[in-house]
Amino acid sequence: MTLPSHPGQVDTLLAAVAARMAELRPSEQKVAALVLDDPIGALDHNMAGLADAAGVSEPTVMRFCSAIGFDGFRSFKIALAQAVAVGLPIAHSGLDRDDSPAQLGEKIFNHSIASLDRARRRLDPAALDRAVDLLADASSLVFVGFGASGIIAQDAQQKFPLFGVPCDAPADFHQQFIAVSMSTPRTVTVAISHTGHTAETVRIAAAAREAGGRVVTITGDDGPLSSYADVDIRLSTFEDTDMFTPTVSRLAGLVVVDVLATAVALRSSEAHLRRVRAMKDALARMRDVEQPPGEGLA
Amino acid sequence: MTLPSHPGQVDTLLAAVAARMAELRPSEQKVAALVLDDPIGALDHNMAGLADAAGVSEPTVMRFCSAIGFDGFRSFKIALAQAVAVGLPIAHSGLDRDDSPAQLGEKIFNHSIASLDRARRRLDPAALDRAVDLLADASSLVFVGFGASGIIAQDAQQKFPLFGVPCDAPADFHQQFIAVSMSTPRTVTVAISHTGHTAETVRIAAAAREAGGRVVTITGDDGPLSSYADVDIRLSTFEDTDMFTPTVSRLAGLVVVDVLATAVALRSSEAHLRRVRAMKDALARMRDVEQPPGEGLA
DNA sequence: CCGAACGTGTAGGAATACTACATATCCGAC
DNA sequence: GTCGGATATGTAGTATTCCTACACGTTCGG
Repeated sequence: MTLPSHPGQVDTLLAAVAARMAELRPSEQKVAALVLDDPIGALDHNMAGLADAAGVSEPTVMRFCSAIGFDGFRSFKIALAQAVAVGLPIAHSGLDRDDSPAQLGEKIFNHSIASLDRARRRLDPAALDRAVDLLADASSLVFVGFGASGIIAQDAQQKFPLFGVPCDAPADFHQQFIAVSMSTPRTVTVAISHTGHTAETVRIAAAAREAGGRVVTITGDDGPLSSYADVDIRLSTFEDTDMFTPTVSRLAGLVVVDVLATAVALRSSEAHLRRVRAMKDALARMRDVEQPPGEGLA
Repeated sequence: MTLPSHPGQVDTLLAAVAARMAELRPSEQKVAALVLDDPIGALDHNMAGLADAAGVSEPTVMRFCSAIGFDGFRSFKIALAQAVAVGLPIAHSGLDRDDSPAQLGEKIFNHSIASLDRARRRLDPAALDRAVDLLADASSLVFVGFGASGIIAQDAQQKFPLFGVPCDAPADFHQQFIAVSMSTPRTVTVAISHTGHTAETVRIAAAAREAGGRVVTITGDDGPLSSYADVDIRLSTFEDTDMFTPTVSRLAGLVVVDVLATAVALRSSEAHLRRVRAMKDALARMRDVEQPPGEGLA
């Protein structure tokens, strides 16, 4: 992962600022408060303007930048620009009951993007590597998950042609149990649980191991599920701070499945890839109302 | 939508640069090429450095910035910083057969984020408004879609408690037809198709209208589906340039469903929201292996 | 081959970021 | 209570970076 990363940048810039708020000098805190309160507005200011808006002097702004780990105002400003570009997580701008749908859209999109951004930064390349090794060598795959994680499993199953081996995602707990209990050493079960605690998912992973299969887990937090994993892919998204905050973890999960499927596909034979391509073309023709040559029926 | 937007910024900055490439002067093109080739590296340079790297003089860099619509090097640089922060769409950095899984992860995450970013910018607030009005007034909901769009429908159904009314998402075409054919004027069918051409989805939308129900469509492109819509939510993501490029449209679709569900939920009664909250708490306790008080069973 | 228009670099000036230093303020100790 | 030290903050000056006016090619039509 080669994103520009700055010293002291815990995760997002604003989180870093908030975290160091306490150890800042009073005047620097004024600057920090201003930045946290209106990061986008802060972008419009140069050093003098920001100093003025915060009611402090320019060197104080400078010291603020150093304090949170940048080597100058310039680099701080581009980091700030990047932070607001990916979007402010809802933690920084809560949902409000009288937000318009458009405002909600803005906030939720921002939150989703920020969440994916976080997952991207925290993703462990080595785990990804090992997972792909396992999957590419598998003779069959089983994806399991409940709730939002079940959606990810469903999605993975749709990518079956890319994986190139039989690929199942039973929704029913019993059928999941049956499927993983028939595991061979080359059966890989991908168990997905955002919490890492979901009881049923844990039991499925345990059963898969017991039957001699391999297990890849996709989790958001430490939990019992990880202990059954040959490879644990950890997705660090945001906490569900309030009940309205949508479950953004599934987005990162879906992207990880994309990555796994694509990586495995790129390892398969040219012949296989040709068949996939032919299938995709045929599917597009079959699906659409408007056929390229004739008239559509709509 | 209040994102910082700059003149001439077609969509992403790099797209704008590429688009204007032709009308640039030769020396300016050298700068453009450098920026397109290694945007992240370009960020490390100041004006002099970039001029040097491109083998031109500083004013040329300056003129380049003006030519693509910025009022100076500074504002160009923060725009560039933002462009690379959301991630470079795969169009700018194709998938390669010998990319490592980690590299693929980086690229696919970038592509997904860039895609959501694009959807965010292009989203029509008015359409969102009208869709929420319809949904909030509905007595029952039906979500339909096939393939990746089917995943979105499944996901929407999971948000049933937020919508507060019966909420169905049949996977089977016939059952979809049955469901929408029973539409009343307060039944809202949400028909999802990335292409906007999917024959079955179009027929379902038509049947819903015919039965007197309302129809919200979520589409990526112009197509017959939109013509059956009371409200059409248009999601502008990226084309599927090559067969490996994962279908990123579903991500934007999922987020839109989040927005709709959240917006509708925020309009419902306090009593209803209390019940949802209680349900969520109970679900969390039920689901997890490790109960807060006692010992877990894992 | 001449002249004009365009493209490009040179050099100097304005704005902005950064730093050394001095003053004010706060706190503990005597 | 006041004195000393340390810390916090602003003032003023310096260096860097960006921007602009101008002049020198270079190319093309006549």
